[in-house]
Amino acid sequence: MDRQRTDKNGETSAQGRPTLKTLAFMTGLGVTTVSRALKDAPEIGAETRRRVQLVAKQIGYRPNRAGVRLRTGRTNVISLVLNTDREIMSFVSDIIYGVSEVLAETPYHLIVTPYSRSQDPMEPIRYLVETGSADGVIISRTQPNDPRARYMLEHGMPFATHGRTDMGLVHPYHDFDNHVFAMEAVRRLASMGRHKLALLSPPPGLTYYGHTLNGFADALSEVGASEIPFNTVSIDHTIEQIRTRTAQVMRRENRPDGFVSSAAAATLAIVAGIEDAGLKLGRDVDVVSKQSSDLLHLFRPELLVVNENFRLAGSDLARSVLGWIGGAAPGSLQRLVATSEVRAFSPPVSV
Amino acid sequence: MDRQRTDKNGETSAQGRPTLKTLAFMTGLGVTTVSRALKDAPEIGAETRRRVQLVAKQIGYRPNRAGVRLRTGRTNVISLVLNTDREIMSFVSDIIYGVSEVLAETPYHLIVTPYSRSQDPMEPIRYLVETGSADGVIISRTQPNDPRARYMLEHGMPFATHGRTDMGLVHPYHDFDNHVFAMEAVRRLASMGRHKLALLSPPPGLTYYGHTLNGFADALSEVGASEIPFNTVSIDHTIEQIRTRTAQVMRRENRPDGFVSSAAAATLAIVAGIEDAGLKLGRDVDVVSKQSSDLLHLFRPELLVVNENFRLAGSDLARSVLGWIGGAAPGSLQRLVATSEVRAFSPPVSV
DNA sequence: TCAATATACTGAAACGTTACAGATTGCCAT
DNA sequence: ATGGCAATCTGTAACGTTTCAGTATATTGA
Repeated sequence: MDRQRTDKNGETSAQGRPTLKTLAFMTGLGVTTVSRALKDAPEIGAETRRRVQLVAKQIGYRPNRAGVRLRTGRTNVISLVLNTDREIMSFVSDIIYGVSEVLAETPYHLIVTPYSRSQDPMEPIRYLVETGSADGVIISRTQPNDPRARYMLEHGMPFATHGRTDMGLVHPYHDFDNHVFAMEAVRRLASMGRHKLALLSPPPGLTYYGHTLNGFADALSEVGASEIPFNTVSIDHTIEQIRTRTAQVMRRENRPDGFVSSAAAATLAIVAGIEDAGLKLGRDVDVVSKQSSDLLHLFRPELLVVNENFRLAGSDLARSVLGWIGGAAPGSLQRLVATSEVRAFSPPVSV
Repeated sequence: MDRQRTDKNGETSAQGRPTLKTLAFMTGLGVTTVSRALKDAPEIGAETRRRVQLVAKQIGYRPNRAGVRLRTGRTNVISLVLNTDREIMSFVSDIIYGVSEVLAETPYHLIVTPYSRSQDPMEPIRYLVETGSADGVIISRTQPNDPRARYMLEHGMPFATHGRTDMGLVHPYHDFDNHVFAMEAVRRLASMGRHKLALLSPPPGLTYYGHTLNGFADALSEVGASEIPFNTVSIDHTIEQIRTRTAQVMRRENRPDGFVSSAAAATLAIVAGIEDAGLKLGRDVDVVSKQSSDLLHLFRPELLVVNENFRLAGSDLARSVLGWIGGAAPGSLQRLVATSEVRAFSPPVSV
């Protein structure tokens, strides 16, 4: 009764997307020829090529991803591997936006592969490599000796890291120069007469923890300032933990007169702790903080800030992975972004 | 010279993941039997079924996604469609985390499909539907008459919206009750003696703009307060725009003594504007704001807050889409979350 | 003129999966 | 014995793509 599609796609095929077979039928060519014509293969006549491409555009042909993937193993997917409970908020969306921005111009899709606190960070990586679910991977929370990077290198999976490793292995990365950040922060505080400084560091274990610590220490000795230990908390701790810890240290006799903070949210907690102790920002103590969006100056104009652009990081990481997939040398896809200068609040123009 | 793989997978297959063929060879069964055994088909003997599943687990068999997708059309992908330049930061990451949390327990992958200001919001939707790149879609920035929802409904693509529509069409959604939020906010301000209120609304066009406005208006008349127009800005405007606009209105003779703000970042700008005008929060004016993380009280303890849980929204939306894909009635997958009460700052326990 | 060669195209096979339409076996009722 | 039937299992084809190994046809060199 039902005489829908008489031949195997091509002629009638009332519904469904066009395939190579459809194009082959329409142009009167073979499927093989169409396939090659679409990718500008040299052994296809110039006119045929143009004709095929024209028809393809006309009817809106899009290669079937599953077909390509099954045949070639290429997935046209980049995976962003994220810790679902530790990553700081704005951080993540900015990176995603940056990555998306780059991938939008390509056939690549972005998949987000999460892992939670309870899991081994290696698990998602192993999954991606073993199942071949992505052509490239972006990871963050990079460690000096990062088993994920080593594993992917061993298994030939292109990737890029947010932050450097320190294993003598070469791979693409994007990193913010936290050494310089910490140095500039200390110098600035010193120039304001602050010489007893505390550092709210990144979580120990991550590569940029070391960079930050070293920069902090180097600048301390350079300007002749001293450190007030504040290493029982890091920016991975909760707002409450940082706040109470700050209040404690500010109530001590030998309290810091300056803070360097590696994250904006943590800075809110530091300031709250300072004020809990009855002290005043700008008078008793100054704070230099990194931030990823311009909100800290709204919070307290006395804060000193350094901006880190995560959206840039995202697009950079995406470009690096694509570059590696495309055959570029991984060593040529490394970027260390310079720290912008420490900024004080400048009041809005029209008041 | 090179005698790597003697037969077509199965026996030797030195490298590569196991496939159904591998399993078939190992168990001595046919590929078809193995396939059915793995999905608990009734026409497979109980013992065979157990045996196949055991071997599959042993060698870590994972179905090839491309194979399944090509054959069945099922992609095992959920797409989250995001505006890349308008969405507020923390918002997005929380939703992604919530979605991930749910999808992690399933074979589904999460792909992020971006669109930017310059593009038609319909474009990514059309792409997803036409190319069949996802089994389900999650959208935000929902409008009362939302062409995306209508289109997906027409084309049989399961989806869930963050926020409701108002077209008489039934589909899954997750929404925060912004009507109640606005009412409670106004009531709270009124109870503090604030009777000249301004509303920083969501962007006009989105459904919850209307909900918020109505709630605001309803409560105004209930408590006998009046509105100070503040509708030249919305939470989609920049921090600077909101700030200067707030400062302007606060300098007028008939200035508001209370604000209701639909977003935390915008609230920072409102407070800054208030202070630019030389006025003081808690004395001259009070502000009730929504927030998605507990940061506003650090900013100014005088602020009154209502929490909206975007992570919950994400997991709820994911569950809804999966439910629809799984055959549940879309009408049964709608959730309106109650507004939690307006909270004032309560100082930390140990000081 | 004939073979050699380049040019432009093509069919068949394969990637891994599932659906369809059998095939084989044993068992029971007749 | 024979047909019928349920219980298990199996081969083939197809999804859309690319690659391999060709096949025609025209062009060249001697």
